[in-house]
Amino acid sequence: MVAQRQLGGNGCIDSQFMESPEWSALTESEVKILEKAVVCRKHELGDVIFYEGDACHGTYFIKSGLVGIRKADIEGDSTLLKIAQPGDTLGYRPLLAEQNHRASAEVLKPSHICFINRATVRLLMRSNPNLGLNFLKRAAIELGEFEERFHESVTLSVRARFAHLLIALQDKYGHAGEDGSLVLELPVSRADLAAMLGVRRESVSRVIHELEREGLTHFIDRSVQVPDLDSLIDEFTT
Amino acid sequence: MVAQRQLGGNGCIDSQFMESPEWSALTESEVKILEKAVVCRKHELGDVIFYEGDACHGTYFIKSGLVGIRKADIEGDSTLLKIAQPGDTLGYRPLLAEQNHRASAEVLKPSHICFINRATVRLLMRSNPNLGLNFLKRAAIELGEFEERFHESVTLSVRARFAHLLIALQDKYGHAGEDGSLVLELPVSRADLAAMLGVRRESVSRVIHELEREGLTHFIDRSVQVPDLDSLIDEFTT
DNA sequence: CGCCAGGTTGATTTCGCTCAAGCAATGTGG
DNA sequence: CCACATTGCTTGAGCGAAATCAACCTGGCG
Repeated sequence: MVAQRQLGGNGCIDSQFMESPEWSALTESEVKILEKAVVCRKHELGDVIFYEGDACHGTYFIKSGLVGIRKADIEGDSTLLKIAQPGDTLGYRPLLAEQNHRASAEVLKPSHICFINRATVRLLMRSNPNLGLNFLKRAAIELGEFEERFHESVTLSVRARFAHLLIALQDKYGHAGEDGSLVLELPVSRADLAAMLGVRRESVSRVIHELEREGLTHFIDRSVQVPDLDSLIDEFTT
Repeated sequence: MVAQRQLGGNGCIDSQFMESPEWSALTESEVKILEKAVVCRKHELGDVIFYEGDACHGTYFIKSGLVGIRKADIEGDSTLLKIAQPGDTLGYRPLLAEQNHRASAEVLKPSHICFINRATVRLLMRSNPNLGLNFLKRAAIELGEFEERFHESVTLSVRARFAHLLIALQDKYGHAGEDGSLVLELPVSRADLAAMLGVRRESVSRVIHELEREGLTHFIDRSVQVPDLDSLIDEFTT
């Protein structure tokens, strides 16, 4: 791992951190405890923050960049469980479940990441129940998302799931184009889009080709123009 | 819904309840609050406790019986997300995520179920942080299970997933047979086994037929004898 | 320049689905 | 007590979506 070490504290616990849905619960005195414990680093593309099977030593707050959470199978293929963005906290699940990591975290874009060790997280959770409740809500929402995702993976076609993925990426990576139509800036490669759906890269290629031919989308590298959002939504609601 | 109304309190909050991993956190005074609010009922096979899309009014503690959590698609096929047993608490996820129910709960075996309304759950969570932490751990564990299940559904064959399902059911429904080999008493029909994997009943039939032919399992109605556990485990680890 | 990573396209195969029939056990009403 | 639904499950034939295998294109870079 090529990572540049930095001192703890020094401004990491800033407004971005305090505005995150989980850590916003902290009081000033708790922030002081946290500032002593936190360790921040810069990570380059390709760095691995933790591996599947590793013991969980704490949580990681992403200040900037992009991190992919992957699960590999025996043949070396991997599925991309989620992509974590600035403001997200990583690794809280195994910490709270008292398990080892069950997926690995790999840097997709150069990132600035703050590590909070397990003892400190536990300490803060004990001192401030709201912190726990915030993580509880987060876990409950993510659990719902994975129940949904499991259900989709066994009931919908690749085409429908791809359409749904595009719609889901809209919130975080979409903006209005010049003519008012939706434009997405995909954060990942085709291979990783495939890994998010749990399908082969070739299948994604073919689906994109289909959607292009039918005029439902307009792909240029990693940016997608969607002329008519509704017809894309129809793909997985009918 | 054919359900027989009973009074609250009256012994529902017994040792079984207090030994559950979540509610064991409660103090005596909190139990008294709970006893006033809880409403217990008997439910017959086929009763529906709540439907997908319903607002979540509270949680359900299962004292006896068996309840299936289902998610239906447009064509009317359903997947079985989980089967809830005595000691399990149902519906905590949508309550904590502040969402509507995203699956329905259907009684698989005549059940005795205690309802705890939302306001009471919230009250207890605020007064006792450990209750929240217990649910947090539960949610974190379930989240891990669904991440795993999603990954499996897109990487493994029906055969491998079925083998894994049998192994997973071992904990709760397995016991040693006369000759020491493992015997499972499946709690659900073939159709529901299929729904747990998200495949057709026919596919399950065929896989069972295969496993029988190869001597890996011996099915008699809902009981399965497994002569060699390891060779079954090999099915999804290689 | 050659090489490699990321992506596309085509030919072929395969796994699981669809559709359809059939069977055994259980129930039900005339 | 028999005719006949109904439920749960199995089996077979054919089909189709996605995987696999393989070639090839493009642009960036040492």
